[in-house]
Amino acid sequence: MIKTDHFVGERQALIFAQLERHGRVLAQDLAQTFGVSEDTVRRDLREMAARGECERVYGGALLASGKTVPLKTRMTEMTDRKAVLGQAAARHLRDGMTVFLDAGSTNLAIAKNLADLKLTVITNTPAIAAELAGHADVELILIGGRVDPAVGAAIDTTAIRQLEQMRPDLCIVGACGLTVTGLCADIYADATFKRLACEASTHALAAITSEKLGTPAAFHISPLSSALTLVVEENANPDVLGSLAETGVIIHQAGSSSGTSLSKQVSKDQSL
Amino acid sequence: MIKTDHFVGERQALIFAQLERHGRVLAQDLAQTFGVSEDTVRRDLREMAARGECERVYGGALLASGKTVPLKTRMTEMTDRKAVLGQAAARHLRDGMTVFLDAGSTNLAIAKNLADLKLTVITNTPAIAAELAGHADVELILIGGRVDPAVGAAIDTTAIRQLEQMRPDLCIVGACGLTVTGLCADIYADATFKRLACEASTHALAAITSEKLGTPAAFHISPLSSALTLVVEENANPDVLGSLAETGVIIHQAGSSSGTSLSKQVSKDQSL
DNA sequence: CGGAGTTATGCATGTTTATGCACGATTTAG
DNA sequence: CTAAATCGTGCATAAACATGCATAACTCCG
Repeated sequence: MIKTDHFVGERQALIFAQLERHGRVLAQDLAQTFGVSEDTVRRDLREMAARGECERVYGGALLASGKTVPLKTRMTEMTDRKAVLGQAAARHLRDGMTVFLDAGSTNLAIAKNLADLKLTVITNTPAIAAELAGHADVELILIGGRVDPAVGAAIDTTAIRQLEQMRPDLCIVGACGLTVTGLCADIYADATFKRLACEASTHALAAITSEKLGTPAAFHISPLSSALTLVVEENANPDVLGSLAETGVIIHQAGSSSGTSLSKQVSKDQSL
Repeated sequence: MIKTDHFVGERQALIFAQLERHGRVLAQDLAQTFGVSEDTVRRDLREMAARGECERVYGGALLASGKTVPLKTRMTEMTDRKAVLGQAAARHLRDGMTVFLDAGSTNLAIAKNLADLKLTVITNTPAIAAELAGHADVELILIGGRVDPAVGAAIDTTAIRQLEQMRPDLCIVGACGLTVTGLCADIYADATFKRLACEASTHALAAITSEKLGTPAAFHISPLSSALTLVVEENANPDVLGSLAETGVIIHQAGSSSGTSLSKQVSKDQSL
């Protein structure tokens, strides 16, 4: 019986770590995660509550009131423009999604702002993969091939062949330019790869800094359509946005409100 | 009674080394590893705990709370040592070579010390790929697949299939342990991948920190032979080196004269 | 060489701990 | 108010544990 995957204390430490990150835990999830019965998890939570590490609630437990540290830390870190854009883009992700993360510094910012989403992330970009490799909640799929030095990602035929085996829910595509004719990139092979990635995905999303807005680039990636969502900065030119909107593309301006979703039960949120 | 494979203090030192590396040990594993009863292991752990070297828990022991983040702390602590090792390993590279760089923090150090060599580097490790992506002289080939979170690299069947298409001149393999029976690793799938990588390559090289020297790990990678070069630290145990040398493996001790790695004898010629 | 003392180890014993299961009580949702 | 989910408690069991004892190997000393 007894498969000591974790010592008791270790398990409780991991539970606490998850509490710190998510603010709450579900007994059922924990039982499944650690491969033990819910009884055992409840016992852990009871002990931790007695120690003052958490507050028990029906269905699981909440982080003991006294520290919303992770939220603060996150906010202070978000001073960069790209980080804001990344945070906005991350709002379009949901637990369980499979996402292709294309090359690009903006997409790297998105990767850094995934917070605690449970995602399957596919990427052809070493820098992004390295960023996500330590992420506990992310199932990471690496696309191989020769790394194009100019792009910093694998975009050759090997990469394309591997990409063709995937059907992501969302393609977060990097772009060097955006006009009413569509997304575009500076390098031919890169544009080709991005186009294929978009076509393989159910939906596409591009985070566009204001410099790129309305700026053309040499090679076409994809036209604007209702299958594409643009995430733009708060200071984006309204005129350009207006003409883009006529194409049917979905535009999400960072800083404006957006759909929120909190899942599951556990009515008591610590949103005090 | 029977043969004394290890003296008591020796065994406890090895246990401590394993604690330093993994942060935790299982009584059962240790008993099996050293070929002694669990009672003996428990006695060891009890003594070590009394000495303050570890903290006993049900099922085994944890590293005494002195450094709870073995991964990050170790990275910063050992950076210098690994850099030296990395430079020594880099001496075995020549312009034009095709090298497979396996996962592991030591190999990451090697990647950082490639200097200006014109190489083709194949890797399955995002962190290493990210390090080399900006390197102008390096042709970088990424091996794709699911990134195993424990290993931090792609080692699944997709990765293996891609690896099989390559014939590197040199496989720089990471290892968790090294004894006279050969290189070994802690994770089965990882060991399998490493073995295949070695077999695909003309020659193999492993940079071994002194903690790993003579330390076993659960899964075998490859035996010692003349097709394998070991790069070890300056303070490596001469006795262990001596017994290793008898297998015909090539040993290069960092800090000693040069890359002239002569097989059969590893003298302790640190007299320089 | 040989016997006494020491040490390391394994085995047998009884104890403690961790965990899952059963069952009744409690809470939540509709 | 009812049904379903979750909870707490007591119990059973197996693993891990400490202890005492016996034995083998090694050391010391005459």
